[in-house]
Amino acid sequence: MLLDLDPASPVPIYQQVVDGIRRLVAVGALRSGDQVPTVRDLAAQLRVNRNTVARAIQDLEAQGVVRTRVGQGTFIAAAAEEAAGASREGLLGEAIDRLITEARQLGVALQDLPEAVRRRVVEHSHRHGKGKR
Amino acid sequence: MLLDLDPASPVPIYQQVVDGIRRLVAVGALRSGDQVPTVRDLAAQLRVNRNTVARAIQDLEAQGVVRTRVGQGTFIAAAAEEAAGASREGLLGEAIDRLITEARQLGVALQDLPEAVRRRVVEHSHRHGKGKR
Amino acid sequence: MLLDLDPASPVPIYQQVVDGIRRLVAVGALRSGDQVPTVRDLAAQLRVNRNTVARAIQDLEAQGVVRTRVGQGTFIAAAAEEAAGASREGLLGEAIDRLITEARQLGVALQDLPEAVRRRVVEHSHRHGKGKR
Amino acid sequence: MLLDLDPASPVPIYQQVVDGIRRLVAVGALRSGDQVPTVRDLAAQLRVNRNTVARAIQDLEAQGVVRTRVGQGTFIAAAAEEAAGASREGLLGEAIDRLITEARQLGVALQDLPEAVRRRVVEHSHRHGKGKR
DNA sequence: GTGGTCTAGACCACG
DNA sequence: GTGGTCTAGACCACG
Repeated sequence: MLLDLDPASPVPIYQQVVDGIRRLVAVGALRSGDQVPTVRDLAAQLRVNRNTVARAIQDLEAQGVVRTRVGQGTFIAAAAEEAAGASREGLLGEAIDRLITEARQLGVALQDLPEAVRRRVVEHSHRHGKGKR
Repeated sequence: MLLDLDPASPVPIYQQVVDGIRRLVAVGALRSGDQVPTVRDLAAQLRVNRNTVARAIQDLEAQGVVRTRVGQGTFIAAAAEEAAGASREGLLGEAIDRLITEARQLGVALQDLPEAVRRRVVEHSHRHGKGKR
Repeated sequence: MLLDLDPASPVPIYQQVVDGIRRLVAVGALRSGDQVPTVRDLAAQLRVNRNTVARAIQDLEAQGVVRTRVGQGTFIAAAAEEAAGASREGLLGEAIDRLITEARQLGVALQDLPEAVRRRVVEHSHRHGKGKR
Repeated sequence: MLLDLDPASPVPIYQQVVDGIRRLVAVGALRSGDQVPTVRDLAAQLRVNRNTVARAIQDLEAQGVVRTRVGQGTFIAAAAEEAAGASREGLLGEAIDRLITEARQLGVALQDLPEAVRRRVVEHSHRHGKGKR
């Protein structure tokens, strides 16, 4: 489970865990039927409170991303990708929507957004290495 | 005061007020020296408790965005734009950065982002009205 | 009336006026029997609200520093210096007491205070000009 | 927590709490990583409302003196000493500066200050107990 | 159990 | 009339 958590973030830990697992599903690192570590183990790995992990798993179950079978453990659900929009496109779409909302509130014309993003991406590339990053 | 609050949001109301006023400064709707509506008026307009508004104003003062003179009222500070970190470009840039971070974590190639944003903007336009929105 | 007021100070304006006048008395710039400008005039000179000046004068009267004679105006009281400890020594003593209180709260040994003050005075002299300032 | 509050002071209670904790950091009584008593405990000890203590802690967080993790408690921040502006010398220096300013305004020669302080300290000692106090 | 938010309402300080 | 403080009390989010 490669989840890097940031305790300093305003996003609550359990939410970071939820987001992280959804992302792993979206990216294909976790697939239908894969077993998710037990709450106990996951808590130990991530060095967070068990309640926190339990809450995250609960949320993921409510979203249909995982399925718990009593006595057997927790598994990535059959339709995990579609469920909860956990596809790469779904998550990216949500992120873009957040940007659009902010732009609207700032009174920025939406048709200018793609160009603004393009410029920013270029800046990032220059700052962090080669152009293709 | 065009501040619309979302009581259902996880973002606390006083924080929404803080963000909203900083945004108004960023957009140029509020300028150095302008008086901010009184706490009582704002509270009435927004239909929230006076204390909640007072808290927001105090935060803005601590951040250097406003300057309050007891008995007189609250005014946009001289150096508000900088203090607000708030040029429109700055806030938009931060929002774009959050998108870029998400894209990275999803393993989406950055050069594909502008196009993805363009498509999403078009969808929004169709959903909410005319193409130019 | 050479009173410089600082609207940005946490000390309320009326208190700054009170302090300023007491200081003028202590320094001998105002003496028993001198007339104090009317509230109206003083407010105009200092560019502050009349209520503010009125409150300051009221306080000074309560402290025995000034004496208002109806229909004639306000005057520095006969025993203004002694009254309200408005002597130079009195005001300086109060200021020293505030320093002593702070030192106590910081757990600084009081016998070390005079030396600490001496060093700081030297620094100030060097910073602001000749040694005698 | 050795914080004594003065309810009669013009300084608001929450501010007294802020000052008190910063002082404890400055004095070294609280160090990086130390847990600050819980809001509820502090409120009980100081016999003030929980909200009042909460406000103080939030101010300290905004100032970077403490770091609070909801559900876990509040801790002295890593860089607390600097953030507190707070080295013992710093706070004492500011207090001395205030005395110097007052002396200047009263036209007292600065080189006479240390001796004036020495005399006052002696008086205090006699008034409150033994000479060494 | 921890801190955070919000309300209602009282009272105060300042101008 | 303006903002600031404080309390009591309810409810919530997090771990």
